Amino acid sequence: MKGGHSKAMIARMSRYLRGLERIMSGGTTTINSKALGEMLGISDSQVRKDFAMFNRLGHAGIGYRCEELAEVIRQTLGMNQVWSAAIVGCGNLGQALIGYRGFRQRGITIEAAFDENPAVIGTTIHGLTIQDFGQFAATIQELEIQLAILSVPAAAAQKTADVLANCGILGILNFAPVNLNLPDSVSLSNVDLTIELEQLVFAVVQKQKVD
Amino acid sequence: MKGGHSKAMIARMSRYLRGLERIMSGGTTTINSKALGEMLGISDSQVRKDFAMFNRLGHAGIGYRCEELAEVIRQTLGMNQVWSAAIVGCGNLGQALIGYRGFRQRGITIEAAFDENPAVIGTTIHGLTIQDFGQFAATIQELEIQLAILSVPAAAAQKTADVLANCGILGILNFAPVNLNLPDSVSLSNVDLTIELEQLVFAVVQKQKVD
DNA sequence: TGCTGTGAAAGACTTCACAGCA
DNA sequence: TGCTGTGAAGTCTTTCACAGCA
Repeated sequence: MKGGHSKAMIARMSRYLRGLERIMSGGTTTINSKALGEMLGISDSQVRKDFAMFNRLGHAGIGYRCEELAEVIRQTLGMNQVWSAAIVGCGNLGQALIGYRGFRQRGITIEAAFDENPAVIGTTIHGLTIQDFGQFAATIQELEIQLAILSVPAAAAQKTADVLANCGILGILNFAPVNLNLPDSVSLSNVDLTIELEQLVFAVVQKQKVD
Repeated sequence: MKGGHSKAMIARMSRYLRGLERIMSGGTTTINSKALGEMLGISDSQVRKDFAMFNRLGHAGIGYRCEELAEVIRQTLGMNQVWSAAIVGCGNLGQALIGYRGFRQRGITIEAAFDENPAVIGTTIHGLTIQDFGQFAATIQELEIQLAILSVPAAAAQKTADVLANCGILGILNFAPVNLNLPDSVSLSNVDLTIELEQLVFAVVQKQKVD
């Protein structure tokens, strides 16, 4: 392996992996950079550059062997092992994420869910009983949970994230629309639905201006 | 106004806007590039470069007037008007998005929701009754809906998106983990929760390697 | 003096174009 | 011949550094 791993490149790796799994489920065993790129909206040279980090995995005249390629991508991403996550904040979005199938399909299991609101503590959603956030430290230690999915209101996000960090969580997927400050020991990935929607609105407005 | 509008820059504009609204609600009326940047995790020079597209809005020695700045950002993003959206696909995630407050706070209202599953059609979620997807064309025309939030299973996404495009939808926020092909007339923004979580896992694994 | 606006430099990312292998 | 791997070129983005204004 060689070369740098930019954020954009890692995002493409996820997409390659999903594309590969899809075509493999259809029985295909090899694919070339052009076909894989077209399927995902990525240029063929970009595909080859990305795979250059795997030493000479491709086969001139043939392309890449799907299973082999998928395996090294899984390894690169760290998806060749099982990960356990907890949902923190069980409002609308949190409850939906408990039942979200995409995570489990990728080897990430939601093992626990927490909230502070007595009205939802004790409720069972998709087979998981929501616990009092006060039990967070004990539960994640017992179940060896590494990741937290943070879907609390923006105002509570930093304070809650501080607790997660203190409890030894390794990574936080943050849905709150705020910039979290965390110690270096904790990784952070942000999803901001409003930003995505505003980007869409911007694109729509730009298109209208051209006409 | 001048300069290009990259995707990354537009995403930052959303963040500036939210930061500004937050500090204004605390009574602050002016802010400089350094303070705004620190609040959002963006460098001060980046902030100034981004605002360079607004002709000389800043005031040397003082900074930017918050309300004035927020207003031009809203205009740039197209958020100085109200937008109507429909949820298409009312599974877990779709139902959560119907109730998501962040959209409404930003002037984007969810006016209708659709599904194909007879078991959910007719159900009322957060005050909105889920309609048969067959009524999509009629409803969006009647309610003048411009945007669609697509949260159907991956296998159905392209086919559903084709219908949305044919009905004259201007933009689609796609949650399905597939690369959609759409006519140029339709704008597209993708949210892929699995990619975000995999990026987080990658970051965690990288951090462990260093230690 | 404090801060903006902005050229110039640096850096990151993508595409091009083609040598070379099976 | 068909396709990979990869330097080189091109493009896009960010940071630096400082002149100039209030």
